Amino acid sequence: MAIKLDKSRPICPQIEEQICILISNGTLKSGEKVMSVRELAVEASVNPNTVQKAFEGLEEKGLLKSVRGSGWFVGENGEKAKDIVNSLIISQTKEYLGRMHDLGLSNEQILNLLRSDDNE
Amino acid sequence: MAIKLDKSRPICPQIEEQICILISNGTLKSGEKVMSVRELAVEASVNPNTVQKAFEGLEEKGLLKSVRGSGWFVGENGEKAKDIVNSLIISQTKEYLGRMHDLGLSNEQILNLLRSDDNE
DNA sequence: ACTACTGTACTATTACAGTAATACAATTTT
DNA sequence: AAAATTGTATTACTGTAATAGTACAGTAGT
Repeated sequence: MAIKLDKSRPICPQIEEQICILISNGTLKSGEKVMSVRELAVEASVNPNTVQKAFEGLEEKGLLKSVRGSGWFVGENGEKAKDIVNSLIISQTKEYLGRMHDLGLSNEQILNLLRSDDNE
Repeated sequence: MAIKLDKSRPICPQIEEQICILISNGTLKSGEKVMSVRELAVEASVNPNTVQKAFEGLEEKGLLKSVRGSGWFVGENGEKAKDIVNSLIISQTKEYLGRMHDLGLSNEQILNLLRSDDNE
C-alpha cells in the first residue's frame, strides 16, 4: 500500500484521498484491514496524529471503521469511494480550467496543450 | 484593475500571479503606475503588508519597480511576464495531469472529460 | 497472565501565512 | 511650507497544519 505525498500541500486530506482511491479501484476491499495508524505514519514519514485524523475523516465519510485495539477496516460501501473520487475529478478539473482561463487560455488552447503533453 | 483571490490558498503568490497576468496581456503597460499598496489592499480586502510582500516578489522578478514616496511602476521587460505566465501554465498543467492519473484516469479519459466540460 | 500491538486522547511546540497597528521616510499636491 | 499620499519597516497577534511526546484503553498472540 504505497502512499505518495506532496509535502508542499496539507498532508491529512492527501492521505484521505489516496486511501479513497485505493478503495475505489479495488486495491482495498470491503472488510479488509488497512495498515495501522503507526505503521502508515512510518511508511509515509508522517506523524501518527496526522494519520489518525485522516482515518477519522474517512470514518465520517463511511469509508473506514475502527475497532479499538484491533485496527482500521474498510467499510462496506465501495460505491461511496467511487462517488468521492468522481467528485474529486470534477472539482479539480473545474479548478484547473478556471486557472487556465485566468491565465488567458481558451478551451481550444487548453485541449491543444494537453494533447501535446501526451507525447512526452 | 480587478484582482480576484481564492481565500483558501496563500494570497501573496496569487497577487503576484494576477499582476503578472495583467502585465503579460498588456492591461498593465511598461512604465505605467500600478495601484498603491494601500489602495490594492482595500480593493482586494487584504492586509497592506501582504500586498507589499507580493510587490517585492514581483520586483525581484523584474516586473515591478518601486519609487519611494511615489508608487510602484511596471518594469520594462514585458516578455518576462509572458515567460512566467507560460511556465505557470506548464507547471499547473503537469500538476493537473499528475492528479488525474493518480485518480485513475488515462490521457484519453482526461481529454474526453475536458471536451464534455466545454459544453456547460 | 503476559506481552505486544492496536486505537484514542491530550498537551506542548514548531512553522507558516496572514492580520493588525504603528511609525518613519520620501514624494506629490495644495 | 504644509498636508496628503506613497513606500518601508517593525512588532505583536491569530489561526492552522503538522510534529513530538506521553499516556491510557482495548484486543490478539504467546
